[in-house]
Amino acid sequence: MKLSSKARYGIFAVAQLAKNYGKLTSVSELATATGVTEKYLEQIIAILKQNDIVVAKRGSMGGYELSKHPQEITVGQVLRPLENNLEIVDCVSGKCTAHNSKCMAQKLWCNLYANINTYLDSVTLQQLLEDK
Amino acid sequence: MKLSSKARYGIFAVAQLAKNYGKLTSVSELATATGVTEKYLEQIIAILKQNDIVVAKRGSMGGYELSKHPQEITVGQVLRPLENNLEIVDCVSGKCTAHNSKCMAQKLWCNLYANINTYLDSVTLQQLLEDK
DNA sequence: TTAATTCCCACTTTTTTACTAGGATTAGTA
DNA sequence: TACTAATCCTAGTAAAAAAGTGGGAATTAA
Repeated sequence: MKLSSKARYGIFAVAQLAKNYGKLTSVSELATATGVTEKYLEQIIAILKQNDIVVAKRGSMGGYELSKHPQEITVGQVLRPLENNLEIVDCVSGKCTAHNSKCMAQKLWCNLYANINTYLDSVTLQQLLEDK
Repeated sequence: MKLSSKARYGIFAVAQLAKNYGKLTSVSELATATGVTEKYLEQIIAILKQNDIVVAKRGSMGGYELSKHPQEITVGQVLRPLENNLEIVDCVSGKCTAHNSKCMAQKLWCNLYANINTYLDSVTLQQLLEDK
């Protein structure tokens, strides 16, 4: 049940991008701001880009930017692509419908899953900055 | 954020013990009921014993039993010892007070942690059986 | 053309998880 | 007392996942 470093660093990164919203931020800037290596951050932010959380501008003077206003992006949206869709057990995929005997605590895991997602989707990046 | 098999199997085991509440159940019975090997279950249940979730009777005709009525044991109580206190990040230990700059999403993780624990402590083993 | 940047992908190392194994100890029963 | 069924204790191993490194191609502003 521990969050991966990918997920934690990912939150650091988007928090920084939220601060800089409106400007492009390069990976090297993110790296110095967060203390994570550039190479590792690159991989993390690539995932965020694939999932339309951030947009990139290539080439010199390029960088990354949030695809939407920090108020319109939730922590859950950021974490899911970085953390295997936040699935806590294998059998709870998406719909929470499967119901076999091997998976007897099904309902428990489904509810927990829903709980976690609901909370994480209730927090926007904007709030993350303000709450600090 | 995935639950370990130890935690999952632990829940299987206590669910079985809850069904059998009042009688002793041996590890070999638990093993056949849950499909987990005896040796692995032994280790899991040893942790539960250390944490006073179950009590053991040694020797022939021995076995395990829940230390309390299934209504008085929560899923959270079972999971915490099996899942590193359910801590989702290292810096959120117990009280949720530390607040340094490296850990900027502190409050987020604390709230998530509290959320998870509150839910899991709201479900008793009794309910787990009934909900099935 | 150069420098700063994203992009792509393969690889390695470290850590954790999951499980196996052997045998000591305890207690009921014949 | 001997046997047997059980818990208890601890070390080891194999597999999987996480975490991080590294090299270099493609893109773009100046």
